[in-house]
Amino acid sequence: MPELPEVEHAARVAHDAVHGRVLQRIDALHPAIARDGAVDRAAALVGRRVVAVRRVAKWQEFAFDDGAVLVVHFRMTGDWAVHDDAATPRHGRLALGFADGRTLWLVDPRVLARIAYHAPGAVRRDVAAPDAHDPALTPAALRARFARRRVPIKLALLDQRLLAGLGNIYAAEALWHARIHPATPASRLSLARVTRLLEGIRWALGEALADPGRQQYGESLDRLAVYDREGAPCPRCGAPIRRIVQGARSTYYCGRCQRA
DNA sequence: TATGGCCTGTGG
DNA sequence: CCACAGGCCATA
Repeated sequence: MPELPEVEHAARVAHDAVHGRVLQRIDALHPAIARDGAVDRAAALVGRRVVAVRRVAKWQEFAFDDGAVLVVHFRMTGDWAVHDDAATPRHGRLALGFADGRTLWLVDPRVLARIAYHAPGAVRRDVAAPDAHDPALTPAALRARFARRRVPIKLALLDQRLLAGLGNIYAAEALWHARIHPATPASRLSLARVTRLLEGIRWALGEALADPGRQQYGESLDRLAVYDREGAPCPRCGAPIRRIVQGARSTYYCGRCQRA
């Protein structure tokens, strides 16, 4: 449940479910989620109260009343399930148990999700790039971030150090909207094209932010212009959508209206 | 800057 | 059986 709009929604779900509650247990249900030791370290959170859950880029940060922070990244298939009984959901990987029997489950079929624990007062130097849809991010600022980047623009859009929030779906959708070929070197985009791209990014994310419940993993991919639509007609010009591979991942685009 | 790896599941 | 999956990281 990976791109920014879905993470935004998930952080709200988590906040509503557990803020103000005291953590009673944190348990890993699969060795992969505990592999790096963060779950063990996070045991220090037991007995602490959750002040708030907020989204930072594609991370979700649980702020506790002693200043400690639990960070969760869903990667590809993570999601939350809120239970008020003892049931363990299918693919439940991490249990955050609270008073009154409420459990916030990290459900993650592929177990690619990661967590991190930051002790109270820990110095953090992980600086998030601006949100892709942040109104303060101007075309000129974005173009400056693309400068000296000779990678294809599609890959630059996925680079969370440049801007935060786009994933494989919305990167393709944004490029389609802006009529930019995905293989164009990022550094070669004119200011006019970056301006169009930023509009495309906000169009792609805006549609999703307005409809936050959708795109649970494996669910509706309809209403998308190009993603997963190889061979289907471009909604704008009718030419067949093409699929190429960039960075070992599929890119979908219209060969007619997205010029090289 | 490219590649493989992480994991499990699904669909062809 | 194989290819592929909404992400990211470690490694050459």
